[in-house]
Amino acid sequence: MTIIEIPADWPADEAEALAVQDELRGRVVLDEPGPAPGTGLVTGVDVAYDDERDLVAAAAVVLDARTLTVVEEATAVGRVSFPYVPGLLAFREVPTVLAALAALRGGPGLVVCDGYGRAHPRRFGLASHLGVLTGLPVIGVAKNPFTFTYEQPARERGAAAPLVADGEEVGRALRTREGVKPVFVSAGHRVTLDNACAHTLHLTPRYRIPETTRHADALCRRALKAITA
DNA sequence: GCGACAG
DNA sequence: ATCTTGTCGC
Repeated sequence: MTIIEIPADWPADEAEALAVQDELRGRVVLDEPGPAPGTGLVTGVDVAYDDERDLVAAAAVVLDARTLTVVEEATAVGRVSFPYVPGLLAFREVPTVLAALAALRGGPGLVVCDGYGRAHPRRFGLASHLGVLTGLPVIGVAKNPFTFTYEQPARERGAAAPLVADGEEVGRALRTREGVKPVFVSAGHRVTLDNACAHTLHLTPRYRIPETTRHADALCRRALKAITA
């Protein structure tokens, strides 16, 4: 397998990355409802790292949104393109994730990624970044609250509490399993927050984490081991 | 100035 | 993210 190279024009430091976010943030579209939850295709994307060898493996797994069965899978391996800096996560994964999505034979439909979209220090997290670059509808489902503080949602599945920034509800702490820690949902691009939450609930009939990310997580780890070994 | 901080 | 055994619980 070929190793994806870091784009020549990729940001070299934090200042350049901030400038890129500042330029791209204006292209985010959040007034489209997005695909109807439970229909069409849903694609999960995730990455695994090998800091020792400076490698990152990305996976894109397409599911039938109605049955949640796997329709197609694709992977890509690249060089780590940026250090981990809270708020600049996208610069670390985007090149390789784009390659994995491009390796898909069919369209991805809605893309679900780890991390945040609109709920971000500068309102431009990974999900929004990926959306603007691909033009696809994207949502972000994170496992941790990042810098946000939130009220505990009611105990039942489906309960939610707002993630607020500057008086705006930028995301939601959504309980996908009764009595279990919530996940943190935000719209990335061309999807509404309400729909992002509805999609998340459709994708979690059994576990806290969406089936899409569970599949993508397992696949990128396998892909990384395959080349490491 | 220090701490916290998606993955 | 990643390093890691056993262990509690359904």
